[in-house]
Amino acid sequence: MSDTTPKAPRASGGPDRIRYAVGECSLGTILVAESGHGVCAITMGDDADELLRDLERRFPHAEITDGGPTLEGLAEAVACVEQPVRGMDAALDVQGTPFQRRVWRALREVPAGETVSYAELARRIGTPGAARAVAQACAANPLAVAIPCHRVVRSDGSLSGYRWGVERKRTLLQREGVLS
DNA sequence: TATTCCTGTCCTG
DNA sequence: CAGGACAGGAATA
Repeated sequence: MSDTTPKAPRASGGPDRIRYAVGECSLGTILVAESGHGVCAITMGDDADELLRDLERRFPHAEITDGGPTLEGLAEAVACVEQPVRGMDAALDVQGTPFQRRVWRALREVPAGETVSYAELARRIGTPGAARAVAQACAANPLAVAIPCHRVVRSDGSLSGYRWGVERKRTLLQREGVLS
């Protein structure tokens, strides 16, 4: 472990074995990965190959295999995409810096149908003025729908960006009744 | 309204 | 260890 991971942000102490499953949902292809302690990644994209490559990039030193109990998490994640009001019940294995965890924890407190600005979220976690840092933490969110980073918008109401595409962000918010 | 500066955290060389 | 990049925001003209 002496070598630095080429493109592995915050992978210290990462899980050794990861199982994943790929499925289709109304937003495109979805991938759910699970470690020994819970779901560790939910990503969305256009094709399975892209998602798998993203997963390997995120956990370079993990032994990644497909199939297994991940199928349950996959079904739940898909249901969560189709009806965001329901939320994830599965155990989550969240990895990140203390600051990122604070952001993501506060994000899970945001109910469906509501949005928060980056500034207000920063204020909630006790670091007012760190709106930009909050945005960066949201961008690093590995659990697409379980941690509702799509409910964070600008102070003026614009959608800003989304790691998996602004269009998906807009669609999710529309389903929650936030947008027309 | 458009421009400019400031901010906190993380990644890269 | 230092510099740069950002899914923002507030101040300024």
